[in-house]
Amino acid sequence: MEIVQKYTNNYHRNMDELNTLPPSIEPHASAHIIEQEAMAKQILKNGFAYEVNGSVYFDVEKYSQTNNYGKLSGRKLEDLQTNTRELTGQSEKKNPFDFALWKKAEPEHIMRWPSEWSNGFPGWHLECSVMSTKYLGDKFDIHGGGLDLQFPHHECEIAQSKAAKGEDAVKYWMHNNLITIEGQKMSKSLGNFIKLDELFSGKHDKLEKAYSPMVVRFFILQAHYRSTLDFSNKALQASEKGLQRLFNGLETLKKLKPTAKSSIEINTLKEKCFKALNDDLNTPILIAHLFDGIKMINQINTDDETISKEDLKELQSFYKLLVFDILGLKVEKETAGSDEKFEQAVNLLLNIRLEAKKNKDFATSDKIRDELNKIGIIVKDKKDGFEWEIK
RNA sequence: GGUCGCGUGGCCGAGUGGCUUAGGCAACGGUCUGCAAAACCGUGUACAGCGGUUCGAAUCCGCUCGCGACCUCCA
Repeated sequence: MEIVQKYTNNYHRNMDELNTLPPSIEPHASAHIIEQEAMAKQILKNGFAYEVNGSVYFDVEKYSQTNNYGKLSGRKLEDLQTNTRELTGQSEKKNPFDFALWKKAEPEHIMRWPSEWSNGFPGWHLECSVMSTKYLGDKFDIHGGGLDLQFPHHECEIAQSKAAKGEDAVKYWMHNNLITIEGQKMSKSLGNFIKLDELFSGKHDKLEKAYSPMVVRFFILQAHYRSTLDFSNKALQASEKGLQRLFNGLETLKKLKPTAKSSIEINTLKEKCFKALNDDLNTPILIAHLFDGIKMINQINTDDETISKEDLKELQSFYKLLVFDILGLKVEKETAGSDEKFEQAVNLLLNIRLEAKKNKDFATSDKIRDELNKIGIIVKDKKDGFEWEIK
């Protein structure tokens, strides 16, 4: 239990760092043994399962006579039949593709609960069917998961629900694809496995530097969820710069000065963005449109375009909605930046630099800028002053 | 071996019959700047290969090559 808790806590912290909304309920399979037993019983009663030696198996062949097993993953029963390998040792199952609803525990098995069939444990697939319908209702809209779970896990969930309750529990299945690294899949055996903590700290042989959680989030959003995403230092650094550009644009958006009329059209932009979201959550397209808008914002800033007061307000709330609320990005500022005294000190230095510049003492002004740069403070000259930010 | 999917410019990554210069990063030229940075303007490079369908294909079909996921009762 202690080990489980350790990894659970770690996972929660990582999700929080990535600015992922916490789930309302995080049920545990081991806390729903009774419900799982009940569902197995129901399936048995409906004639889609059979008991052998204290174990209960789902009868896929029987189920297939009236249902389409394999409809989610596009598999056919005949293919499964011919391609399932023979397992060593005797099998109690009628068919290799049958799966366990309740499994009798071997003596060495730690997890075990009493049931009318044996001391044992529920089959893997049952927990998801049971817990999802318990908390979301007999019919719910979206069931997510990684592509690797599509078969057999989700296929079996569908079969179980149908066999127990006569209808599908899930309306839409959404499967996200997997991440590859430098063209290869991430796996322990290849030694190219990177944990989130390592990514955030940069402490990994494969990493050239640390990548902040928001960079990672933005990186992932730049690919469609159904595509594989290739992970590399180059790609992450490109995302880092891109995100910076996006956030710089948002800073500019805050300070834009409206004029009487708009030379730009913001409704078209809005429509395009929502269209992308409605098209199977196409976040890369959405982000491309957002960048088009950023360009627009920068052009307004350099007086190449104009924006009215109403449009500006509209645009500001639109970007807030899209970037922060929908894409779930957030500005990661080092706490030092918000320290008032620190801020005053930097401003003081830069004012001295400004004076040096006026006196054409560029040696001094460059020195201040370069030294600040070294500490990680980026100075940007403006027409009538300066701006700075912490890298 | 079987099933399914993928292969897009230097990199990442959208697009699925004709006109998206997708977008980001990188590169090059320019504007601005004392010089930078940022920003803006402009430029190039592309659809794995071969064949087919079509007036027209990155997009449809076939084959070949390369890569991946699943097919392991591990949740």
